[in-house]
Amino acid sequence: MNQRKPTSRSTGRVTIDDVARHAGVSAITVSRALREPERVSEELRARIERAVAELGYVPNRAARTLASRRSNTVAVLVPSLSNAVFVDVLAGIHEVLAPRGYQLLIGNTRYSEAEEENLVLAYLEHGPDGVLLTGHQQSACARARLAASGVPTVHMMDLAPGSGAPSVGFSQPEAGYAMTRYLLGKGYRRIGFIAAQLDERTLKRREGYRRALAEAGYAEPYAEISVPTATTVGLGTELLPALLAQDATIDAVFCCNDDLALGALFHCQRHGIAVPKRLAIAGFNDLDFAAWSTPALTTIATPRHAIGARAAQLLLARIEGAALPVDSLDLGFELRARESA
Amino acid sequence: MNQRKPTSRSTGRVTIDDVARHAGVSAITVSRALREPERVSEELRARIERAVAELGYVPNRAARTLASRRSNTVAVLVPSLSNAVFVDVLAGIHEVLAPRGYQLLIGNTRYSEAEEENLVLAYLEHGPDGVLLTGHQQSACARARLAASGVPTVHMMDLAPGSGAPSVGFSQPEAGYAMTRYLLGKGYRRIGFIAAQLDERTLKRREGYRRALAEAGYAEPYAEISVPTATTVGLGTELLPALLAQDATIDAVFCCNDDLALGALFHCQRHGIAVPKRLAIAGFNDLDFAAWSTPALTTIATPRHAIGARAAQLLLARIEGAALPVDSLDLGFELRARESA
DNA sequence: ACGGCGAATGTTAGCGCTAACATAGGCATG
DNA sequence: CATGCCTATGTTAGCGCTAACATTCGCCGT
Repeated sequence: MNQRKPTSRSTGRVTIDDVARHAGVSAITVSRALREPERVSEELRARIERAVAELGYVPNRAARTLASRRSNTVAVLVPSLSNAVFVDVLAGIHEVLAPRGYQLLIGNTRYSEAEEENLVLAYLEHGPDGVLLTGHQQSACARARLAASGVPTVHMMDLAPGSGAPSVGFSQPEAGYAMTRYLLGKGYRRIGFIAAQLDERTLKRREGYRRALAEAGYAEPYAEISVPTATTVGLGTELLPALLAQDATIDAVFCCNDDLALGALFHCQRHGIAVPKRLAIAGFNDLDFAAWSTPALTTIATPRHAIGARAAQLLLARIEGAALPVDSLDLGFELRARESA
Repeated sequence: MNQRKPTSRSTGRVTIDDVARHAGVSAITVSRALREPERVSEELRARIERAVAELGYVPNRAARTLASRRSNTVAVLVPSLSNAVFVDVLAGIHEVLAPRGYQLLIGNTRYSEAEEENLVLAYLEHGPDGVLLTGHQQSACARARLAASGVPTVHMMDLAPGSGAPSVGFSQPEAGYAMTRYLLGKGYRRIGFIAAQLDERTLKRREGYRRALAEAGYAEPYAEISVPTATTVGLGTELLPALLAQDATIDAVFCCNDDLALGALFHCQRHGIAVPKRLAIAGFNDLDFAAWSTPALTTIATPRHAIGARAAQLLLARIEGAALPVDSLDLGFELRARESA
């Protein structure tokens, strides 16, 4: 007889015991057949697989996680999904982690430290094997919890050498600096700056912009507009005229991202402002459309996909307990000189 | 003495028993203080909260799920995150489900039935309380598993009245039809169609386009280009010239989405094709940039956010066991007549 | 023929939490 | 003042699975 246990479980769901009984083996053999098939004889494996199929058995992840003390899960926190940048980062992460059997817990912090904290607390309940964070501005509480949990963590996008926090990204200030230097080198004399969202990355880019201008001998105030609202193309169409109203002499504008730049470009097209002749426009990120707009957008290409992939690899190494020397992995950026500047 | 159990658990992690011992109460009281604070006296609650804070206790979700047979989780499957449409849908879902304490399991099927099937299998292991799917083209296996699991399911984006599958969305063919009719009404005589990705929604829009042309007395072949590759702005800049090469007489082009339309617009700008004078361009979705391009894009506004929100509400109702009459919720669409057509 | 060894399978004992029932004590009721 | 009831808390028994430690059996060398 196949009956090993008196009856099936009270719950309606098919459990591993049901499968075991059906196949005439013990539960642990089913468990092994599912997770490490090579450890079970061919004959039993076939019988078990048939039983699984016949009963429509679906393993219970909660039970598995609880018993094995391993969730096979990695939590990823990004500030936005509307921003293509982070979607690319996620794709890179997925590419590395999915084949290794990790499931992603994707959390959208909406650029809010408080939401991020909530997500950290919530995801820590899953006992993730690792956590991937965007940037370095976590709340003290989130930081403390993460540290206390002992879960390996890697930060993405920005660098923070010497902080002890392993990170993969590129230098945001350097990128802002590089673009401003490029514009100066091109002969533009009055370079404006448009920023939205004002997250840490944007602020760092602005820092680079300011440093470049200061080094070039320009005195403050610079022609800047920074608003904390979310970035959209529409906002770009508003911010550029606002900047021009504030200072009609600017001959170039550095937008903290491509969406704003596209909005600015649309504004120019509509109002007959020649780009780059009368006004040069520079963006940031090199999104899909940047290469195709008319004129094509001069921008900074950021290694988003690679950041995700390398961060995931680093995390994997930490999960597997590697002793890790390197703490900040700089993936650099590339200035794409195109038509708009 | 506070010692109720001989020792703490073998694992390093702080458990509910540790908290209970620390606070001098039983584990179930801690459990209640955490989940239904009003059921615990103020004094104990305070003591327990202090213990939780002092020990840095983080509940174990796997154990909770296993014991309560409730995951408080909803799985959402979308075909893409690069497509702003689905990101908006997700936002709508989040808005409804987050306040109700549900955690989202976001899965990206990458427009692949096979990947979708994998995700369904994987997410079913979590014992989700509900599942939100995009479209109606699930694999037979995925469909069977979902049905067998008994988990409430709601489909988003398309309608499928009479299919028995509850869905929230709008009629894709009608939308394609409406835009084509509009263009015909505007006096355009030779209307082309550009499509990429060729997922079910795109194909249905094309269906509507064809029906409108057929009704208007046009005979096939129509001026169509459909490619299965992923939609990008760059692709739009390629497909439009390809279409024009195929048939130079077209005076309007209906792009199956706004990204393609933007690419088409960029192509026209670059090559001095007057829009809409020489060539009208219509898009689909009314993404952020559509209202701001120059000329502004005529397109179909789709209720993405509302679809997510309403689908989540419907799912909630089903999770709570409501007997549900309505099976297809049509949220409609709106044609935004702007400058490009 | 025998001990020993490795491969295949099984038994036991939880993982950390909560449902369900049990209990203790306070309070109003007639 | 006994009764019943309600509130606050506790006890017990799993949820479904797997780690760790048996056990069994065949096969090897000597």
